[in-house]
Amino acid sequence: MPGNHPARSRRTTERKGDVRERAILDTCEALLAQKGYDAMTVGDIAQGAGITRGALYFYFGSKQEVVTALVARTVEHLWERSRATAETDEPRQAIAAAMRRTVELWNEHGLVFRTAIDLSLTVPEIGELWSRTAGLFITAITAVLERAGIQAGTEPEQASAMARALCWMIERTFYHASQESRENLQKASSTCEHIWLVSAGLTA
Amino acid sequence: MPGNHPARSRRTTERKGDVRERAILDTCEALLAQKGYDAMTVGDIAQGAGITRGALYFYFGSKQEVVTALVARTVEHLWERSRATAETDEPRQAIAAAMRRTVELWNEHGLVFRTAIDLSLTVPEIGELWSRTAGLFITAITAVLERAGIQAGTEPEQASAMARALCWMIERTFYHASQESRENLQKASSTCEHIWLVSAGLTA
DNA sequence: GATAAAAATCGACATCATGTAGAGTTTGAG
DNA sequence: CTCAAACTCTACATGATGTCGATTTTTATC
Repeated sequence: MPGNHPARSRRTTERKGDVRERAILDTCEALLAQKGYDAMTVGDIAQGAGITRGALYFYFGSKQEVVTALVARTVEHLWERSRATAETDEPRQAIAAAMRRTVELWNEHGLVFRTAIDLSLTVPEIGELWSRTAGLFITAITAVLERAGIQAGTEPEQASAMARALCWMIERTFYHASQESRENLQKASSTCEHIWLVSAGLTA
Repeated sequence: MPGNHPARSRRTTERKGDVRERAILDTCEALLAQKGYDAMTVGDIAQGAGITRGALYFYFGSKQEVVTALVARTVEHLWERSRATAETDEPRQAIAAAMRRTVELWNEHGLVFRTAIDLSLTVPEIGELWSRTAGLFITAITAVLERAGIQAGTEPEQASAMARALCWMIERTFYHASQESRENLQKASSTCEHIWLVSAGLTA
């Protein structure tokens, strides 16, 4: 390992607590799938992570904070992926690519997305996180619509408002479909893509 | 009072309990607006209705049952209104009428609709209620699309699947807009109507 | 209007999850 | 080795839920 100065960051790190923290989040995700948010108790999470309730409160101040951290972790992953995506100029390709990416994301993280949506109202931090995420999508959809010739602007029949409605359509459709099966998610995606295309005036 | 046979139904009725039950539901609705579902406690509801917790449990088995009853009451009203609606043959008119009616419903009952949606996942009865309501909408939208010339069927680009996606678009868009203001709800409605029209191939 | 059954109400209790506090143990840098 | 920070635990306080049995009020009927 030549020239391997740990410098200042990247120390011996990986404190024991970091492992625990990850274990807590992982357990939380698993339990969310098994019993759902309400049924899942702080004791359950602690037990699953191999510690006691008291120890868990050292890491997180409440059940809500745990879930918020889980959502943050997942959503951050989504943001990175979004940034890394190459933009296409041709609207039809851009739409197809976006839908493909969205299906992947929901296949991987559907559970966390759904709980994020469910808790958006009651947990402000999660609401903020999800709202920001939706904002990214809306911006992206708006851009595609404009490039396809839809008039820019925020009036009801202009790009921005349409993008918002399309975003909610996709969110909700995926929310339901991802609860059922991958096939349904794929089909739902096709339907959404079709409506998006038609709305952009790109009828084949 | 000549010939006034109360017959069998329509008795002296209106038991005291019926009044209380309504008071409980009304209080619940008010509290839902004030503090939201989580913050609202069974004690709060009882107090608002002028009884003690113990008495409330004579009427409803749990907080969830109270809210379920509230949702049922509201949704039943919606169903009646739907049945009573005259059907139009001309798709454009049918769409405009449907959106107008939907705006009215959300203006009146937006709060209850939103809580119904929020609790659909955790309270199965409410989920069932809301899912049936969505079903009505989807059926209606499907009919309009088919009359407008969209191919019938459940494949991704056929009427049934499109109707489902459009229904979720409207639900989610109204969910958000109804939290903001009547103006926004009206604008959101215009946008949804436009996308619906375009999807039906009825571009002006 | 007296009366008995049904309807409605109450206060006390048991339970359970949450979050807090403080004491004790492990870990790692110097 | 030693001390401080990181970590963990048990015990406790709180607050909401839901249950129970006793008691009072309504209501239908004679």
